[in-house]
Amino acid sequence: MSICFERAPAIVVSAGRANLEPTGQRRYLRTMSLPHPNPDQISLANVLAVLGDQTRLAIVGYLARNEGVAMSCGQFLDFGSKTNLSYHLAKLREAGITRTEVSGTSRLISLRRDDLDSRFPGLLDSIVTAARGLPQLERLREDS
Amino acid sequence: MSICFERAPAIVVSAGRANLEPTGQRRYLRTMSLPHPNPDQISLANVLAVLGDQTRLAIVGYLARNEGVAMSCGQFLDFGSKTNLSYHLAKLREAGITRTEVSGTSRLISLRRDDLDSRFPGLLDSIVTAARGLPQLERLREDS
DNA sequence: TCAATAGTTCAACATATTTTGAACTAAGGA
DNA sequence: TCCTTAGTTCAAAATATGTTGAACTATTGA
Repeated sequence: MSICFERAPAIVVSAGRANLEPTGQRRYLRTMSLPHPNPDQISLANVLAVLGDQTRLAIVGYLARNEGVAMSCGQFLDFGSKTNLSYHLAKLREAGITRTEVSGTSRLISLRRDDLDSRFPGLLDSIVTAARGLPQLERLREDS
Repeated sequence: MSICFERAPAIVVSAGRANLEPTGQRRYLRTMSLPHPNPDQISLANVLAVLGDQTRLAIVGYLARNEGVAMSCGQFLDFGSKTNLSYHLAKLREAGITRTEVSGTSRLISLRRDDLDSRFPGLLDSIVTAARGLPQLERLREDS
C-alpha cells in the first residue's frame, strides 16, 4: 500500500483524457519534476482555500511539526485513503504550499516555507501555530 | 437598492422552511442581535475556508483598510449583488470573522479583530497584509 | 526478467458552495 | 398610514469539491 504519485500535469490530448500517448497508453511523469507554481504565482485566496480543509490543514501541521525530516507520501496514510491522499497532496502542491520531489519509487513532500514566508510574511507561522491546538493524526477522523 | 440583512438564525419549524410563525408568516429578526459564534467556537479551518474566496477576502481587506469606520452593508455593493452579498456577509459572520450590529434599518459590519487576534495570533494581520497587494473593489470583478 | 512497492489516473458519484431573481419584512420618514 | 429604504429568505440552477474503487505505471530489488 502506498500513495502519493499525484496527478501528472495535463498534457491534454483530448479533454478529460489526459496524458495519453498516441498508442493510447497513459504517460506518467515520474522522472520529471511535477509542476509547481512560481512564488509569484502563489495566490493568497487559493492558499487559504486549500488550507481551509481539515485534512489538508492536518497534513500541513504534520509537515510543520516534522520540518527537516524527509516525508514520503506513505507517511500520510492515516489522513485518508491512498487515492484521496493523492488528491489532497496534489492540491497542496498546486497551490504552492508544498514541494514534491521524486526519489526512486517514492516522493518526498516538504513545505515551501521560504517561498511562502517571503510572499506572505507570517502567514504560515500563524496558521501552523493556531493549528497546534487542533486535532492531529489519530484524532482527525472521528473529530471531523 | 441595499443589502445586508443576513440570514436569520434557524429557529427551524420544519426543515427547509425556517422562521415561520404558526400563521405561516416569515419572522425576521431585525431587532435582536444576529448569532455570532463565541471566540472559542471559531474554527481555524472554517476561517481559512471562508477567507479562501476572492469576494470575501476583498470584503475583509476593505474592512481592514477602514477599521474604526462604521460600515453598513450597502457599502459593499461593488462586491456583488445584494442577494449574493447577503450570503457572503452571513458566511463571514458565522465564521466569527465579522460582527454585525443592528442600527435602525441598516447593519454595521466590523472585523472581530480582538477575538481573532487572541484566538489566532498574527493570522488576521498576515492575511490583511498579504491582501494589500491584491485586487480591490473596482478591479475585483474583471480579475476573477 | 519478474514481482513487489509506491503512487497516479480515471470515471462516477455524492456533496457542498455560489449565484440568481422574485418575494418578502422591518424600520423610519413623509 | 403608506411609501421608501435596507436587507433577508427561498427555491432552483450552476458549479465546484471531495470520495471511491478499479485500472494503471515506474522504479527497485530479487
